[in-house]
Amino acid sequence: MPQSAQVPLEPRKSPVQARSAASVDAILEATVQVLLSVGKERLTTTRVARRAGVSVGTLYQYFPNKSALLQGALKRHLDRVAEVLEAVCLEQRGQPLTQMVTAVITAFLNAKMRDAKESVALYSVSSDVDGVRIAQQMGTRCNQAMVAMLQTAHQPLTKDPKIVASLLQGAIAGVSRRMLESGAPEQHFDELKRELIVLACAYLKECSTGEPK
Amino acid sequence: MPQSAQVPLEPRKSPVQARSAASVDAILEATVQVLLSVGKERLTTTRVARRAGVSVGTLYQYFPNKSALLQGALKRHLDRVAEVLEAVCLEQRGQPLTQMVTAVITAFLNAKMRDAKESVALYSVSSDVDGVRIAQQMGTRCNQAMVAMLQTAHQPLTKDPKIVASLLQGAIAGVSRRMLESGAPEQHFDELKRELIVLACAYLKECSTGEPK
DNA sequence: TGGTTAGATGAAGAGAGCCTCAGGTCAGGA
DNA sequence: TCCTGACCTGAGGCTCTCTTCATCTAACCA
Repeated sequence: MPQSAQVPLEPRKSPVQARSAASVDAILEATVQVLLSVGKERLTTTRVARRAGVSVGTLYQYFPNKSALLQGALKRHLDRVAEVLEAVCLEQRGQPLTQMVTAVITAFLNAKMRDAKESVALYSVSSDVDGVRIAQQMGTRCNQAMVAMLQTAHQPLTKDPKIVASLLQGAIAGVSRRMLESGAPEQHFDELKRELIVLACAYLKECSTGEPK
Repeated sequence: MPQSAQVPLEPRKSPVQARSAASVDAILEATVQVLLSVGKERLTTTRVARRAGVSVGTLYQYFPNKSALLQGALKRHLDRVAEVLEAVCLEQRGQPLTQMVTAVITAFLNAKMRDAKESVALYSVSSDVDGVRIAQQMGTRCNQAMVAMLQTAHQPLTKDPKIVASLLQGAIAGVSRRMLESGAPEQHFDELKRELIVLACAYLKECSTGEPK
């Protein structure tokens, strides 16, 4: 097993004045930009700092090392996605299963597509040792939101909702990734979205009695 | 866009004597081992060579650079998986849709689980610029095999088989990855496999008339 | 206005890993 | 047996990037 370095991941200091908060944000934004323009292999802290319009020293005041920087960017992205998903799961409680997944899939794909490039750029980070951990946390978080939602449906599920949600998440994530990495997401977007909904609905039909309880 | 370095990827020399062929194999094997034991970040060519029982110089006789080494390992792994899948798709021609996907999913998961660790280790490589390209080629290759198989089914599909196969691939890959990266694949293996089959069958039912043609 | 702290700077130290190459060893043919 | 070419070796040059820290500037407060 890869040894997780276990370096401190939190910012060294928390922003007190407004300008420093702006720096942190600019740095994270620049990280994504650099990731996009030169790829993860050639991303250097100096390059990120320059792009953010600050010096390396400033960067190191808020991120203890390069790894934390990348993790920060990944975390921010996944946090946003998770928030969108949790909101949808909350507002869809009590709705029919079909509508639930339609809303979830639509929201997820829209969120991913809004900054499609960012998503693609961060896939490379999510495969690192610590990236996997972060991605998993988000997976768990989304799983809980979905389970909570599924349990409020009028049609009772015939299986463990955790498993059902897991399958749906895996399928949605897998298909989205395939599309995003294909290079021309926009062209197949609508078609894939429609099919993904069909797939999810078909599965849920299989997992529920179909009768309102 | 990340600039692909476009360095030569092919081995510098092809093995002539038996011992050198053994070296190449040992090196690729060692690459996976090192990936597993220390992670991609701390993988060095020297470490790989030592683990393979050869010197760095030897390694560089067959791989022009580190990147080619990683790509070689990824390619070998995906090639194996693709071969398994192509074989199954061939032998399932003419069978009912349900049996087709059951066989495909079973074969895929077995192949992935046989060397689960290798699969997990290589996920980090498949996110690199060139790794994505290799993974996509395999995706296309599998897509063709699946489309060819689906078209021989007695129940006609109501949709473009390419799309249907894409969805199935995405779902299968996504769910497998989720399981493999979860850390404890064995425990949920059977359950997830069963559900994945249910999901795939439900989708296919939706995509076909259900009537033999 | 002056003192104090937060924040910013960037040259340079330190270290690490990629890859080369000059010189060795081994296998098979003559 | 000896020769030729395939194959192997590994110390070290070279380059690159991470990270530090002494120093400077800006903001806030009394």
